[in-house]
Amino acid sequence: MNLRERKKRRTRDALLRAALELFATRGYEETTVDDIAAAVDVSQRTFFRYFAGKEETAFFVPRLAETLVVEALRTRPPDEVPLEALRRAVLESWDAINEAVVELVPIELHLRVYRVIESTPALLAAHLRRSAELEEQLAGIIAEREGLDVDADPRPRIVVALFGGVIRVTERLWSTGGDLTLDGMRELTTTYLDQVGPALAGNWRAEQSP
Amino acid sequence: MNLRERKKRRTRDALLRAALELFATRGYEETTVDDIAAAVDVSQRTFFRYFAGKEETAFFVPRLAETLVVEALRTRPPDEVPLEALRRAVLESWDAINEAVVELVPIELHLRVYRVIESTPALLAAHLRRSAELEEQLAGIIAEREGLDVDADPRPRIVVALFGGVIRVTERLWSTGGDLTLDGMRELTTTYLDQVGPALAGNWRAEQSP
DNA sequence: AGGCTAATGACAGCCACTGACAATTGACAA
DNA sequence: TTGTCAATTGTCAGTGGCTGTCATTAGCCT
Repeated sequence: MNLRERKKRRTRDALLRAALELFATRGYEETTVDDIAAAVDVSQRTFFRYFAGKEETAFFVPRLAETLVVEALRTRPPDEVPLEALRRAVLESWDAINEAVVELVPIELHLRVYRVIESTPALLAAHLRRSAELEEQLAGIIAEREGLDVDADPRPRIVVALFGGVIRVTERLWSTGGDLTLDGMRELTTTYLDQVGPALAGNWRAEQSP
Repeated sequence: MNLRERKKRRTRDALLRAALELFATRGYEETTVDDIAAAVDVSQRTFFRYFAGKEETAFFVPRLAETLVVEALRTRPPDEVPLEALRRAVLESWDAINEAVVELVPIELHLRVYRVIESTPALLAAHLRRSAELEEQLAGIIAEREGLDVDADPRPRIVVALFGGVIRVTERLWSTGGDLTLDGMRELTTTYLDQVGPALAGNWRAEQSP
């Protein structure tokens, strides 16, 4: 990698970190693109040559994570049942995610940004849309594993939708809760996934009384 | 309702219809607020006095629908099991929705706008965020019906998340498919909801072979 | 060293949206 | 009916995100 490319990567990383740092401290809406550019001492125009928009900086790390989850699902043993494959793919990709993220951004900063995403309407909306796209991908992989046509058989999209729903509920709880560790997330996720059966089961009240 | 109020409602309705008409024909991104204001012959500033933003016009009808669904769930007989209550609330509120919408906007226009929402990234994102908020409300109602604390017991949020996932998959299929009738939607929804059990069931492949 | 190409900055402009102030128009009492 | 008050609207100016254009700079390669 020659000087030119090294310089480019340095500028991009600097912009990324400056942006996330500002988002985490000052808030997303309160940070202007000019602020970010100024923090790295480049022109605003240059910022837009590295990122398609302010939003893209906020989702740089999540995008990485998604890639790894997709990859993890693709390499799951084909004998696993769909829900099981999804569960394990997610749970086991977190270590890889963690590793990849640290290269780019202090993990603690990412966590703070994650809370900003969940609490900023514009970012939450973008996050949900991205999740929907991820789910579409995952459904495709599941269908392939099972030898099905995604458009003919509704089950792949349904499981993934169910799974995604649980993940999102979990994410929100985790991001607003106190325990911001990886293991905390893992634990929450397994607990919640185990609730899918009971939640669908007919009468909750009947189960409560002995 | 005096002249002043009548005039206001007329302006708002005109803006709303003009906006939706433009979105449906020209596309959302391609229509500017100035276009909408010009179509009704008011200033751009006036548009923003009636709607918080361009987006709000696109979601005016969906907002109405959401209100009616929430209401429908609230009046469901308390002996129904959660998933059943949700299903019936949604299926049975469509008539009421249909009725309320026609007052405001030709139903055919609404359907065209709905497709624009699903196919415009910015609007899809907003739509998903609104859905998440709706789900939070529904979870609260379910918890109340069952005498539970939403934050202590995960099941209300889980069922609603599952349910919402299925609805969204259905919506997308419906909006891109050919049959844009109410009954088509109803039928698709019931079919898909009936797939939740099978989709969660362990081994799809085993079930396929006799 | 010098020409080539990619990266950057400076500038102008579009669009969504907001605050401020003045002009207009309906409401209501005298 | 008219005059006053309050609500509605238009105009203007400004901010922030984002894009196109063009000249300048800086690394690359022979």
